[in-house]
Amino acid sequence: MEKTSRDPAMTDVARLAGVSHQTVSRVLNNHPNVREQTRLRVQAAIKELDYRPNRAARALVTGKTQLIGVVAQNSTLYGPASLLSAFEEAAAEAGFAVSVGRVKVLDRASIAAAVERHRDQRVAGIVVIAPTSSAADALADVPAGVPLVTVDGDPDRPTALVTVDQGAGAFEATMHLLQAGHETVWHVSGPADWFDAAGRVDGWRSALDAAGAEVPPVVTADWSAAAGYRAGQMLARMPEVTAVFCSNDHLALGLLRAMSERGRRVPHDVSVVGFDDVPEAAYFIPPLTTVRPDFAAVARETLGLLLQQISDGGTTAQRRTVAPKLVKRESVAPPPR
Amino acid sequence: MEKTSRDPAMTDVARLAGVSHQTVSRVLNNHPNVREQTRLRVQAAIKELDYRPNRAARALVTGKTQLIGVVAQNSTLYGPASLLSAFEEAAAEAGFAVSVGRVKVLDRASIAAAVERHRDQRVAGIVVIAPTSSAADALADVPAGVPLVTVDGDPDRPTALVTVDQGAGAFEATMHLLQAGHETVWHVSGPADWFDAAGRVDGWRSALDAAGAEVPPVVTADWSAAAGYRAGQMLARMPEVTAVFCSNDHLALGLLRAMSERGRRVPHDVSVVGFDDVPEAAYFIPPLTTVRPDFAAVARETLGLLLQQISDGGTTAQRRTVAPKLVKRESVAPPPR
DNA sequence: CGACCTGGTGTTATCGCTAACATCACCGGC
DNA sequence: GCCGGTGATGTTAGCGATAACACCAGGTCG
Repeated sequence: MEKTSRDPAMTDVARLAGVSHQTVSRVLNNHPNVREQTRLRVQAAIKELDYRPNRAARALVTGKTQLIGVVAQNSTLYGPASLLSAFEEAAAEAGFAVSVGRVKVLDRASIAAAVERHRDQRVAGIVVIAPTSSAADALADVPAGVPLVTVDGDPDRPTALVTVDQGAGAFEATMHLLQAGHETVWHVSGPADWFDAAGRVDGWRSALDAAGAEVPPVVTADWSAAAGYRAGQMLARMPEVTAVFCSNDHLALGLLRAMSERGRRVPHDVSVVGFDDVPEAAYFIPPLTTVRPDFAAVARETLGLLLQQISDGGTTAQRRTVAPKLVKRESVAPPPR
Repeated sequence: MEKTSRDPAMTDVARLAGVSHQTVSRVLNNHPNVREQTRLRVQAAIKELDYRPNRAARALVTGKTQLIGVVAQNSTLYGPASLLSAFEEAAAEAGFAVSVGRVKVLDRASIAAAVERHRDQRVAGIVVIAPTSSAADALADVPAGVPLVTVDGDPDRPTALVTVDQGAGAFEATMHLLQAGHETVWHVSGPADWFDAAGRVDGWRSALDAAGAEVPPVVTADWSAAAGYRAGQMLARMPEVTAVFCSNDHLALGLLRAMSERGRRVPHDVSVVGFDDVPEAAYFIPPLTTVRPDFAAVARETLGLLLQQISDGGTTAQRRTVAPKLVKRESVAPPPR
C-alpha cells in the first residue's frame, strides 16, 4: 500500500525546475529579478506538481495572515445577510478569505468574545456589523492597533465606519411622497436602538421640516411584517393618513396587508414607501416603491478602509457613507381629493 | 517612541514561568504528565502576558488547520442562510473557524473554483451546500481524500451527505391534510432541479398513494412568494381544490394572498400547509401550519460527519437524515361540506 | 584595465510551534 | 543495593515559507 505522500513543498518545485527554493519564492511573489526563461521553467514545475504555497508557513514568517474576520449577528435579516455576502465576495477578489463569527445576540460580551476568537486566529483585520448601541459598546474593549472597521455602527463614535446614508434615503423617500402632493408623511420606524432606524427617523423628520409639513408621531415597531401589520391596523383607521414611510420593506408588507383588509387601497387611498428593496418587493401588491441601499458598495468601501488600516497599522479612523437610491414602483400616488 | 514589540511567543511564557517552552506546549495541549503546580505557574504566565498560541506555527508543524471551508450560494433564502448560521455556531463550539466561500450561481465551474480556494487555504475539511444537480456535479471534480460533506445534495450520489428528510416532512404534511378529511391534496412545488423540491414531491405523492387518494398534477414554481401567488390565482378558481401543500412558506404566503383576494377563506374553504417555518410564518393570516426542519441538528450532523472524515482521511461516505417536525397552527381545517 | 555596480541566483537564518528523544530523580522488587 | 520502570521536564530537529545576505558574471566608467 502506497503511503500518502505529503503535499509538494517549495523545494520539490525547485528540484524539478533545477533552481533553488528561493527562486521559486521569487516567482511566486512576482519579484522583478528573475529571468523570463527561469520564471517559465518554475511555473511549469508548479503546474506539474499542482503545488500550492503553504499559507501557514508564509504566515509564520511574515507575521501576517490573509484572513479577515467578520462579526455579524446570527440573523437572517435581509440587510445584514446581503451585506455579508457582498463583503465575502469583495474580500475573495482581493485575495482574502473571510472567517465569520456569528453572534446570537448583539450584546457586549458576545461581541467581545467573537472579536477575541478572531484575534486568536490572528486575522489581518476585523469587520464588525454593529447596528445597535449595545454592539457598538463592545468595540470599546478592542485594543487599539487592531485593524477594525465598523459597519452600520454608531455615527457618533470615532471608529472607522461605513454606513448606508440612512438619512439621505429617508429624506428622499419622504420628499417623494410630499412631492406627490401629500400634506404630511407618517413613519413606521424600526427598533429605536438600531442606528439604521434612528437615521431613517432623522431623515424623515428633516424632509418634513424642510417642506414645512407637520411632523406626526413616530410609530415605533421592530423589523417584522407582524409589527407592520399591527401598525397598519392602527393607521388604516385614521383617514388623515394618506402617506406612510416604513423603515423597511417587511414592515411595509405588513402594513400593505392591513390597509387592504381595512379597504384602504394602495396607492389610491394611501401611498407607501419602504426601505431595503428586498427581492420580493417588486412582487408586493402593489409593487413597492422603496429605497435601495447599495450593499455591494458598502462592502467595497468597508474592504477598502480595512485594507488601508491594515497597512497603516490601524491608525486611521475615516468614515464613508454610501448613498442609497429610490426605486419607484407603484405604491405611491397623489392623495385622494 | 517605543517600537511595537512583537506578540509574546511560547518562549516568553516559558521564561516567565521558569520552565521550558515544551512544558508550556504540554500545558496548552493538556498533556497528562505535567505537575499541577507547574501547570498553574504556566497558566498564570499565559494570562499575564495575554499569550495566544500562533496557529500558523502550529498548523505548519502539524500539517493541520482548524479551519473548515463552506461553499454556499450567495443567497438570502431562508433555508441555506439558517443552515449556515447554525453550522458556524456548531463549528465554533468545536474549536473550528469557518471560512465561507460564496458562489453566485450553483454551476459546476463556480463551485469548483470555490472548493479550490478552500484547498489553497488548506482547510481541514469542506462542506458544500449543493441543493441542485448542477452543484452536485461539481463535486466530481474534487479529488478523493479531501474531507468533504455535502448538505442538501444528491441523495443518489455516494458522497457523505446530510439532508433534511424532505420526504418524511412532506408525507406528514400531506397526511395531516388527508386526516382532516380532505379527499386529496394539491401541491405547489419548488424548482424541479432542487433536490429539496423533488424530495417533497415524492413524500407528498407517497402519502396520497398510501391513502389511496387521487394524485393531482404538480404545480411547479420557484421558491418565491410571487410564484406562489400565481399558483394561487389558478388554484383559487378550482372549487375542487380544498387542500394545498406548498413546498415552502413563501410560496404559501403568495398562495394565501391569492386565495384571500379571490374570496376563498383559509382554512374554512381551503387548507394550506407550508415548509420551512420561517420566522414570519406564525404571523401570516392565518398563522401557517408548516414543517420545520431542524437546521441546528443538520449542522451538528454535518460537523460530526466532517470531523469523522477528517480523522479518517476522508474515506467514510455515510449519510445522515434529520427528521423535520410538523408545526400545527391555524391554516388547516376540515373541508367545507 | 581594475574598481564598481547590478541583475540573477544560491545559502543561511529564522518565524513559533510540536514530535521525538534525552535526561534525571525517584520508586519498588529481587 | 542494583536495575528497570515511570513521571516530570529539558533539548533538539524539523515543518515550509521569506528575508537578508553572499556570490558571480558581465557591463560601465574613470
